[in-house]
Amino acid sequence: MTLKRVAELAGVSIATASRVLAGKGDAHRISTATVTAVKKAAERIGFRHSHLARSLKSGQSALLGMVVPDIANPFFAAIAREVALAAEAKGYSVLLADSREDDVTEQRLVQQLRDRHIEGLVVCPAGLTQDHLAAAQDAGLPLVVVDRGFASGGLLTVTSDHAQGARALAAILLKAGHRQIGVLQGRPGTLANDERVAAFKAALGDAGVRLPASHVRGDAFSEASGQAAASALLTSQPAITALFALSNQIALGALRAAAGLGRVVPRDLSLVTFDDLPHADFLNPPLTTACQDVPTLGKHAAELLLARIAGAARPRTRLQRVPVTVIERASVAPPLSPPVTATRKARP
Amino acid sequence: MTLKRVAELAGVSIATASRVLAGKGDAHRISTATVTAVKKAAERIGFRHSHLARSLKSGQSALLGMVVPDIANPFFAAIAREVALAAEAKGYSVLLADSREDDVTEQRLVQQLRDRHIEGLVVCPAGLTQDHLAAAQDAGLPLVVVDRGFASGGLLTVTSDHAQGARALAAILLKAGHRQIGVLQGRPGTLANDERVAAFKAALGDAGVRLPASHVRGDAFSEASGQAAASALLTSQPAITALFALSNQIALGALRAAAGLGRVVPRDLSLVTFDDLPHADFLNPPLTTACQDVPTLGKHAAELLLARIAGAARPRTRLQRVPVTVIERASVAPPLSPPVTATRKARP
DNA sequence: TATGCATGCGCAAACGTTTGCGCATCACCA
DNA sequence: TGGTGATGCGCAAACGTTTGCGCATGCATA
Repeated sequence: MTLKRVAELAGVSIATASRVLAGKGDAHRISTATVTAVKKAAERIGFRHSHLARSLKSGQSALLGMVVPDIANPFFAAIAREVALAAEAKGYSVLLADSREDDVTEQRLVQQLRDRHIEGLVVCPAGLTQDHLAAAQDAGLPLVVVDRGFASGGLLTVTSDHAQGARALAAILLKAGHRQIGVLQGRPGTLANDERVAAFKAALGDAGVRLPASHVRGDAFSEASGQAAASALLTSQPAITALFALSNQIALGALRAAAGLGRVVPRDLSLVTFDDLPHADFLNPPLTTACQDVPTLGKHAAELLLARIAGAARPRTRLQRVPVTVIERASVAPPLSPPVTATRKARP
Repeated sequence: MTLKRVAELAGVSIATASRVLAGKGDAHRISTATVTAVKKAAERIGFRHSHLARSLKSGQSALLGMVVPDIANPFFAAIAREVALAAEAKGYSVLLADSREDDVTEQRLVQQLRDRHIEGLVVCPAGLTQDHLAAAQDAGLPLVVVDRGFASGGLLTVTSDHAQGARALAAILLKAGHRQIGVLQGRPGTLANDERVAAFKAALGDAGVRLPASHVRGDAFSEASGQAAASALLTSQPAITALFALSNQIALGALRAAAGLGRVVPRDLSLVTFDDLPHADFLNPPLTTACQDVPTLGKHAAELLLARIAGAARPRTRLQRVPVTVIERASVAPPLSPPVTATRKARP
């Protein structure tokens, strides 16, 4: 199954076989007879190029790296899908790595991928550190970060228009009459989190509604964090009538917390969130959400990366924004007045 | 960044540098002084082995292939996650490919992965053909198929205990009093589909309830197929009081169809399904389901594959079963009697 | 002074390609 | 007959490793 065997079978040199199979027969004035002989020989033994040897020689691996915090999360899975599809269309294969939301693991994985001679990398960073990514980029590796990005630094990033979504959600809550509003945030320090919180706060501020720091809770984009934060917030600040959950996972956690506290959404508590769930319309209650365009996010990132690999210049704008779509469902209602007091469950 | 440079810097031969960096210093009686010199040199220029060259020489790529019909589907994503994690733990990387539920694409992808010298492959087949997989296995490629498998043939398969789940779901419907039951199947010919349908039918039969062929509809594990099948079935057989959807996607389609026909679940129509949705308990209605243990499915497959690569013998049983857990929720109620007539929507 | 045996390391082939350069062969023209 | 220009193809190096074999050197033993 090597070129050598093909060459022997066709009675030509390895060089000739290589050129024929690379379709460079004409350019090298190989006779038609030889060309067909080689092709026939290759066909006969089912010859397939060794990608390994080819890569070693050419320096091009036709490999893309992709690292996500959790591939089982439909959000990242959807991004991975677009990357895989785009890659395959251009003859690339993709190496998938799951960082388990851990910075250190991510660094290791990135290094591992670089050792594999990937030609480009798309990454959804798990943490707040971008040094390993900057280093990779400085070393000449085309790289684009998706979704979670960094406020500063030079990393090319495609992410949603968080501010737009947050402002729209704020407007919805304000319009419904809410004035005591809580925020269940994700991981502070991440671009997505900070932009959403800032824009939300600003939008409230514009309407003369304050968002005290004590009304912002949570520390991760996870269901557990959402539940804990919502529980704590609703218990300590029972006057709160509406919650902004920064992700679908967080929203689910909030739903559980609300259920635990005996508050019915949306009657006793309004809830808006970022990120759509696959079948949010069948959720109970259906959530009003700023829905990110995940496929576009992934597609855009993949295309950007492929273009850079192909030699395209860096786009002018470091942060590429993808619009979000706000979908109003049934999780927002006017606040009860006077605000209900949270029913506390006494533990026996 | 090559061994050569390290060797030059340390003033030794490439061979010595290679042996030191491979940790074979002792075995080859390299002096401590040389060892440290080499290590220092490697450190200094940040040397990293070229996986490419190493693979070419050794014939081991430390690469696993994985092909799924749709990585954006949480089900496959969860499997992919386990494979990625298990692979990484053993120093393997995984090449991800998405077949878009297309047989032909899958064949191409498998070939592509083989060209990359993968050492093992886990695949969720998209279609009914297993020739390309059998060929790969015959060529000596360790291979395990997950979830969707084949009733015959020699492919090592890890899949759920479909029959167990289907029987349990049948029992639930029967116990609730249903006698007119419809089945929304997935892709006929696939192991999962056929086993579920057969076991379900058998369980009904044991209770003296017939399942005529006309009550079995659908042709794919997709929401679209589910909706179309449910719509057709409920329209043509309005006496049906309960539906068995063969997957979560199909169930969602059924929900939409029921909504379109004005039938309320579970009052006017009971629904049970296979596969859990990530947050099925917040679904409206919460679905009674035979929940597959997806992580175990993936983990088991990955471990089996890795073991085979490491030289372990084929397990005795070709079809490895993972138990399913039946979760009763609120989508099943006793049938209305007399059975409601489906409200038909006249299209203007 | 030979012989033997550790000790410490290097030579070079091999993995399967790609590719720059050059060498035959032949027809044709002067 | 000698020169010229196509035409058709092969040699061998290179990509970065790993590894079997063998070669020095030094020291102890006979």
